[in-house]
Amino acid sequence: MGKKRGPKYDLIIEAAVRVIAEHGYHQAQVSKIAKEAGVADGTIYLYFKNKEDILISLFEEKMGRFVEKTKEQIEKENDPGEKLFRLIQMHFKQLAANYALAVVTQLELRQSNAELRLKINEVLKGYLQLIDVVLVDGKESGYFNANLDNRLVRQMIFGTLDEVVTNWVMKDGKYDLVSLAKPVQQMLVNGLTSINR
Amino acid sequence: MGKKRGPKYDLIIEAAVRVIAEHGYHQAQVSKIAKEAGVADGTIYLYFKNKEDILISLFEEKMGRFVEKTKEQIEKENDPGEKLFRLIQMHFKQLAANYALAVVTQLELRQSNAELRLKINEVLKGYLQLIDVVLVDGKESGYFNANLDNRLVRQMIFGTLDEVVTNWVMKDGKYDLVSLAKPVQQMLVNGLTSINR
Amino acid sequence: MGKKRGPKYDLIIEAAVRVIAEHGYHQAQVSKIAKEAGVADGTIYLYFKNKEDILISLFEEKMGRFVEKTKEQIEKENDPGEKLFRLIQMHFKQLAANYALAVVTQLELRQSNAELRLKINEVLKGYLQLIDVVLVDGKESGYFNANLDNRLVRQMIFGTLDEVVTNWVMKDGKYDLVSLAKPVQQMLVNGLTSINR
Amino acid sequence: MGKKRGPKYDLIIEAAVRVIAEHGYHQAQVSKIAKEAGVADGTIYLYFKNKEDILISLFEEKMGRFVEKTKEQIEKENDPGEKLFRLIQMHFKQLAANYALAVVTQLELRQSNAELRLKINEVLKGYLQLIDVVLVDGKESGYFNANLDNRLVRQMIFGTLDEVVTNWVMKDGKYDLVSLAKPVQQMLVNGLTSINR
DNA sequence: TATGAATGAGGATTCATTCAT
DNA sequence: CATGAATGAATCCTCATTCAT
Repeated sequence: MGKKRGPKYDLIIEAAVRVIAEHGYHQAQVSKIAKEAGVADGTIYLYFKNKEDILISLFEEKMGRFVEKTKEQIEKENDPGEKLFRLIQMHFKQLAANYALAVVTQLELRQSNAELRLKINEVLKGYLQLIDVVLVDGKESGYFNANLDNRLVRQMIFGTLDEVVTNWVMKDGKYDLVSLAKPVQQMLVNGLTSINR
Repeated sequence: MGKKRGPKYDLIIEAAVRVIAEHGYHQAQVSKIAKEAGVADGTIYLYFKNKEDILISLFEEKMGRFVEKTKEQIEKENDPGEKLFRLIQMHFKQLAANYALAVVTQLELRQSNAELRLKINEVLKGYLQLIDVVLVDGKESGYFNANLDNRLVRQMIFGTLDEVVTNWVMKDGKYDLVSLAKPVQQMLVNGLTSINR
Repeated sequence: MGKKRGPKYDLIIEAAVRVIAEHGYHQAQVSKIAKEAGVADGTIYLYFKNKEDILISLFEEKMGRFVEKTKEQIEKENDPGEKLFRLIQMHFKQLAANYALAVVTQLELRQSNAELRLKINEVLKGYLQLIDVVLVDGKESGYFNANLDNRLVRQMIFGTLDEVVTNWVMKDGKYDLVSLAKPVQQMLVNGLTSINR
Repeated sequence: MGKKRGPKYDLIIEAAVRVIAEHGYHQAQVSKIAKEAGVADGTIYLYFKNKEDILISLFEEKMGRFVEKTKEQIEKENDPGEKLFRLIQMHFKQLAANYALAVVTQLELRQSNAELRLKINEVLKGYLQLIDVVLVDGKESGYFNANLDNRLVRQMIFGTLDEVVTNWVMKDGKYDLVSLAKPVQQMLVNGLTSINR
């Protein structure tokens, strides 16, 4: 790829996360990110095509590692229910471990324009495929209902996790997010129905 | 002085929906909205305090009616499962019936700044309470699992519906949204599990 | 003249004085003056050509009466020194008696554009002629120095009185302005020099 | 961060003087000043906080030098009468030498809002203190009348000079201002009285 | 590579004035 | 005479990006 990596590349991305988390998307000027990274404004443009490219790269970097780590954990499990639990747990764990990043992905980056969010969605596909694998495996093993529409399931799982994390961020991370992994997994697996229906 | 209602008030809100849907949030200049509404720029300010006030009012108007109509339909049903179905159906129906509005609520309005989104969240509470009522009633009747965490359920339902609609909008509304109401309801009620587990 | 006098004419002028004194020149919108006068915005334009016309008329009305009253007092005196004293005393007295008007003439109206101030200067000429009469009489009687340049004297007298009143207004009228008439008169007559020079 | 001086700083201030003198205070748009200075609009904001800051800086720069030069001249003289003469002469000389600046200080800048004029008054204090020094010295030496009220004298001197210059500006600088220094000084020192009183 | 001074396009809002009623 | 809803022109400032050094 054409990316110029290097120490300053990472420096700038980390600076962007901090600046956006602290000041918000619309107050995250390139000059502010440059200052936070300890480089000149112009230097940014030696590593990134434009401002949007910083944000996409940020998302790619973070989400790439996010997916990778989640995948590792899932592969340790055989049971579909456990795989789903790991996925949820990793989702919550990684964002809980980096509150600033959570603020950026759940709140701030959503203020970006439609075009940027389209590109962000591209990056998200890697994560959605992870969900798909868990789902298809679970269907094949007879654990998950084979009649379910894959796309809808994906939307339910991602929509739920996303909403849970967003609410947690909006409550300033005041409660324990990771401990919600189990009840959320059970809710997704069993649905709303009472056992004795 | 309170809201100045009147024919032009509605005219401006409808114009705002169309302009934002077509040109996007950041390209929805007041002058463009005024032109679309067929009034002078200054006339906007006889009915709205400022640009943000147009957007909040838009959301209040639309969401107010949205909640109202959904409530009516829910009350027609007795069965908790049917109530949930009606809620989902109305959610999809109303947004499918007004694609421009769906674009605005699912994509464009989310680009607004923190302050505006805070006010939007206030308005959303009315809808979340509707979900709560369905849930609590269903728990009392023994239809829904009484052990479920209300907050998490609310987040699963809203997160799922929101994600389903957003995906539909991002696919340019090319497929039938309303027909997804039933499978989504079943998925939420029964979860991912296979029947014979 | 084309002036439409009438009860509302005066009402509007008095309202303008109050509004300008309270809110300042740049916050004295036509609609605010109309509201203060208890008439509709449009009604203003039945009595005045435009906003500028209100201000000029205000100045004409007030200054006309100002000059008239001052003239009356001057004519009561024979001694040039006393005439000058009366002029100064009346200048201070009339503005001290109407603090709002003083604020308007000394501070607010000066913020008007060059064109308006030119017209205001026209109105001021009547007052300057009054000074001239006192001066010329005093020269003829041998009381004032016949070698003095009339224009410069006029500027010294008016400049001094104006500056004294402006300073008084900027100190919120906290001290007694009228009692300054005598020392100011003596200072103008005798100058800065010590008696034993 | 303090003032960013530099060649462009002066360029912009000089451009502001020319633009305001030619087009008037309210027609002196930032873009017009930038164009006159030969810089981009945005460059203005590298040197000045906002438009008001240009005007205050203009006044500070010009008045600072004005006071400084006047002070130098005054200190060359010993006689109080001569000191006063120098002060008046410098006042007239410096404004006569820069007609555009005279227009700006005597007419245009007075249209500024209350806040700006307050700051301008702060700057003026330096000049008034100069007058005070001349006055107090003259009193001590027995040249000036020790019974005079300092504040009133200051107002007479400043009011007179200001009025003389303003009249000169309003007559488009058509006559010689500097030659008025002597008669004005004599008038201030001797007052209106005839010698043989 | 790195710098940072310079660029310049773009938009919400106010308010004097009009005119149909 | 009186109303007041409607008009629409006009401007300061920000900030992503460039380029001479």
